[in-house]
Amino acid sequence: MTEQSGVSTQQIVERVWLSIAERRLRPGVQLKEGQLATIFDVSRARIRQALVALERDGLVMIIPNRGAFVCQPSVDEARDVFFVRRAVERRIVERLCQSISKVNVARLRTHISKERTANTQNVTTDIIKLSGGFHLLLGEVAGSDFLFATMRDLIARSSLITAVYRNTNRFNCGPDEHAEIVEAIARGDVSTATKLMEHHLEHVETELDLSEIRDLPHDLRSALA
Amino acid sequence: MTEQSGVSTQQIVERVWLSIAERRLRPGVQLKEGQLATIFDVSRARIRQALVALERDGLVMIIPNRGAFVCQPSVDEARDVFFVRRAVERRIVERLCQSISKVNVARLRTHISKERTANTQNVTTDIIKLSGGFHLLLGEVAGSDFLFATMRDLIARSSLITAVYRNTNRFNCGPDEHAEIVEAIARGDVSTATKLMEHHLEHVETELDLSEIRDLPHDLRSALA
DNA sequence: GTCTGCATTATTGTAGACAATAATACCTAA
DNA sequence: TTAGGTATTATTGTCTACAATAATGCAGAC
Repeated sequence: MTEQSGVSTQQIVERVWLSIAERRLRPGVQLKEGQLATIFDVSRARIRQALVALERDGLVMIIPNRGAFVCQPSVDEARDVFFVRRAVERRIVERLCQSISKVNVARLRTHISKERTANTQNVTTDIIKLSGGFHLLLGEVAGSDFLFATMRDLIARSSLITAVYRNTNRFNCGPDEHAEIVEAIARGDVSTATKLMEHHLEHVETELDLSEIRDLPHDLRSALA
Repeated sequence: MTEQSGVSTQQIVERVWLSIAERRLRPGVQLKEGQLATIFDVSRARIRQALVALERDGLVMIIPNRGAFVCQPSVDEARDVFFVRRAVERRIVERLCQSISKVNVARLRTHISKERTANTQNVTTDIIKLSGGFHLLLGEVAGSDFLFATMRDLIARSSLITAVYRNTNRFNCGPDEHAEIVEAIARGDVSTATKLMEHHLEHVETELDLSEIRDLPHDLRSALA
């Protein structure tokens, strides 16, 4: 390493990811390699790696010979993300009800308490990270690395969707609903836990503005609206 | 392009993917960049891209400063892949029962006929591609690009798992079970269709040798066994 | 005879330079 | 004045060379 640059690929990914989730980077804007390389003071090669990783998470879209752009997920895609989440997370909850260790229950409860403090202190960055982190943790304690990776992918896409389509000021996915789910799991109450999870995800989805009208704009129309 | 090399990144991915699915590349073997660059007569840069893509599909594992290795999915991961598949594909079938166009039913039937001919002619390459392709097609006709991408990911991982853990000579995922599912969907028979799909996936999974004993070997132990 | 430390070799990681492509501005002609 | 074509600019794609790291082999000491 000739230069021993300060930021790793992972750090670049995190920074961009957060900027998108916080709506500082709007969908459709181009992420130019040279620009990013200057900002982060690294070579373009590393930026390219970061962009590929971001594409993998569904946050940016790479068009050959054109460049990388922040994704504008369509309404259909947004719906399908939640479609898959309902399918998967329901079964995760099911599995956890059947067998969860006390240690993991404690981990979930600890996480929720963190969510609560972040909410009361109103730290946007933490709220975003932790609310998604709860579902991520569910995947982590429920199974293998693959399940965790799957959840990671789904959460990343959900974050983008939330950033694009949310119409309220408050971030959804509050800690109270999470707490209910955890307690149902701790009791081993399968039917309640699964119902709560499905309702929770439906709740999150319905809070978004997924009216079909917003499906048209891809880059130009949104500017003209 | 100074050299205008003959093979694209995508082609490299396909070739490696097939080699893994056909068990010509065994789990654990290292895919050295220089070696592959020589074989495909392209620069290492392009090989790196291909390897990143293969990692994204869960077929190879990239260890920093070490290299890329063909994945040896653990038994737990294998189980979770089918866990997610059961969750997602059940709901896909559900959705298709509620609304599927005649055109798409025809596409599914056409695909199955292709599967049958490949099976009678016993062309291994085609059998592998088509049997996975059926599930892929289900994802395609059921929803958005995201759903298709999700299924693509799951099928790729399943292929590797099948390659690693199958103990019979025959490839599972036969066209007969597929046909039954399609006909149930065409009738709009939700309960039958979903049951068939769940049984089909369970069937595929149970045909594998997922006994816990094989969970230990990661590279060395398997050689000593 | 075996273990530890060092030198060598091989492989990956990174950067920088160059080529190709797409977008833009400008100029000319109708 | 506008349409079309051309030249320029900017951005991405690729390759090659070099640096850093990990693995390997070898030698020497205990």
